Amino acid sequence: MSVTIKTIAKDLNLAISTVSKALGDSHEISPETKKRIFEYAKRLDYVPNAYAGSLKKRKTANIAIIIPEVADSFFSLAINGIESVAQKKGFHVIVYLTHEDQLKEQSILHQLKNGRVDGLLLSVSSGAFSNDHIKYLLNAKIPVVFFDRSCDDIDANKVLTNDFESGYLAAELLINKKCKKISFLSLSDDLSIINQRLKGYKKALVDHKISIDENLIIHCTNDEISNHAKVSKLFQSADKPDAIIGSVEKLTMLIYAVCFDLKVSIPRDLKVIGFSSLDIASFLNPSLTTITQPAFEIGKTAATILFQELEKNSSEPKRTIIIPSKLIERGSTK
Amino acid sequence: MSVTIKTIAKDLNLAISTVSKALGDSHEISPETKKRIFEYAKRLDYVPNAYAGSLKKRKTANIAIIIPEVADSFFSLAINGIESVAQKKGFHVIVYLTHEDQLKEQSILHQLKNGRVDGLLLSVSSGAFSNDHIKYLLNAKIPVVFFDRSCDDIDANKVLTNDFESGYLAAELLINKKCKKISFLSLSDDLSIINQRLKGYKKALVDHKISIDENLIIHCTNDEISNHAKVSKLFQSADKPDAIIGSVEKLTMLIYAVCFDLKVSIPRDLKVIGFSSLDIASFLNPSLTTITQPAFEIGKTAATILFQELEKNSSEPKRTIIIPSKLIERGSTK
DNA sequence: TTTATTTACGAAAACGGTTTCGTACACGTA
DNA sequence: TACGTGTACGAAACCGTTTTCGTAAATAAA
Repeated sequence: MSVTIKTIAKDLNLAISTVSKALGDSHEISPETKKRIFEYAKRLDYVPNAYAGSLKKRKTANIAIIIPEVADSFFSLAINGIESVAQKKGFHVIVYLTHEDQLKEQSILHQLKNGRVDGLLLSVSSGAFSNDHIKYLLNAKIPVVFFDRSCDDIDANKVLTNDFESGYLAAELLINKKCKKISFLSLSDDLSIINQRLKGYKKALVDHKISIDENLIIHCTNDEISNHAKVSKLFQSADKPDAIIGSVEKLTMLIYAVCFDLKVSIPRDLKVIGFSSLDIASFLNPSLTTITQPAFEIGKTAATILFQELEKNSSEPKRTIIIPSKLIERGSTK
Repeated sequence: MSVTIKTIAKDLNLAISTVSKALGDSHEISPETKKRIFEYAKRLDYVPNAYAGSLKKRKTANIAIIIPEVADSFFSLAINGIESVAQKKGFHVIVYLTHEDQLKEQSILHQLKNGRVDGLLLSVSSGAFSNDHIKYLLNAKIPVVFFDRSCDDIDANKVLTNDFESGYLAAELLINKKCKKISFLSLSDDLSIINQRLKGYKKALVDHKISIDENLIIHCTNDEISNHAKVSKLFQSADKPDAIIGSVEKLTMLIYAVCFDLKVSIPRDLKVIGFSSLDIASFLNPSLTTITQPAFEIGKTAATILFQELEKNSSEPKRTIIIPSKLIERGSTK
């Protein structure tokens, strides 16, 4: 079969423990013996079994990323950031997609309880369930770092962006463009980032003496067809907005799709701002004004914090790091 | 610490083996004992250690995806397809990014030799190295399924798309639009998919009695800045093309970027076709004519084949499955 | 009634490592 | 000479499972 530490021990007439120690560069083993072992191991191309040691050491060198979806510029860039750190540290990244399904999220987290990974990076899915499954993992002493989408009521490390402020700035830009009826496409009322963005939006309206019209706040779900219907209906209603904010990338693209179908002209009839990290936003028709999240950096920072926690097991106070987004004005709000 | 099979055995006054068998629903254990064990395990919320069993069983329930990058619609959709199958099968997906770096790819594959994963899905990176590191894994009896980017000289399961034909159709469409100087942006000469696409392109030119101008075939690399320079230079040269094919998504977006910078008007001055699975191709300015690969389905199929190989260890003859791409005509070739 | 067979469980080895502990030997020291 | 000390290695326990094998009791077959 495959070459193990036992193969080496037998072939070199040494004890298993000697080989193990030598490969771990222990001082207990003489330089000459070490050399013999290293060279022989190299000759046989010995690679230690990935998980044998993990039993005793309780380390797998695996971390998990749990995200709603991957076909979204924010998350794919965040994965890039995370992976860049993990690769340096020699860690392996297991990716889980929840597809915004809390039950799936629960079941995934449940499986991670017993040693599959050393820690995890979590961007929670939308949906109105409880957070027990997350607290449960924290109880099991598995380090969790939230990124982008977190749970307010859980004390853990978090890497977020300035959602409230971004919502505010987005609305304010539209207000400055003389828009009077600014719609907001929300994904889920239970997601703190969406709520923060929404609160920022509302605050901007209030500050500028524009009354908040709940009919302009559209509560989308994970059902694309029904979202499309809702937005179409809005655009055809008497309450037709003159501007709209997409709180996540998918919804922003939905706006473009509906405008295309209904021949609504952006930005003439409707100004659009989207939360998105799409690098090709400027090639869209029209180019899209975005709140661009620092996706790569959020991922990178979250991973860095996770590794810090993995290295020093002293449980330090939890941190929340905010990395600001940028408002980039383009054609859709001109 | 965490609850193990041993905890249960001790608490219920049973042997460890009895508990293990019961949890595995073995016929050796009486229904009553099983019930006791199941209920107690449930009460303690027992989750088996992920890797303890893997030692003996030589199964980890992990598979690896090795891809050049994730911020590309093809790969992120392929991940979706793979993940959808893996989740059903109860498998966990470790994602590795090579960033088109063969050395990285080699090092990743090397680590996978000893039991970290049960099998892998591979889309090779570009670069002119050897394939020894892949053969090496196959020798170690680790199932490998290539998807999208494969190695011609390795006998393994492959899930590909009709690259040659797609290259042909792309070029032919441009020829039919009366284009005379059709450029082709190649990523790497060592990548079979790119070569196939390029061959299809050349065949179409030959069939339509257009001479092949090697100056119009631009060999890009992984260096974005130098790619940008090369394409800019092409557009400003005397050899300026009237049409161009981007052989991968990133290069297609590069075309848009350069056109924007140089104020080249698409499709008036230059018609563009890109290989891409971007679902927002129709929202680009102008909307992009694409060769759309069935990314999700390729991923899904590749995963399905991998699991088939994992289930029946009989080594059946290797298959190559071709799932055709679609040419979708949009504004950039009008 | 005796002998095979089945049932239901336990003991122990094994998977591939790490780690603790024991010990033989060569030293330096009192 | 007797004693501690350090060096270099081996034996064995252990991590949490699975699996093989052994066996006592119950049941079926002769």
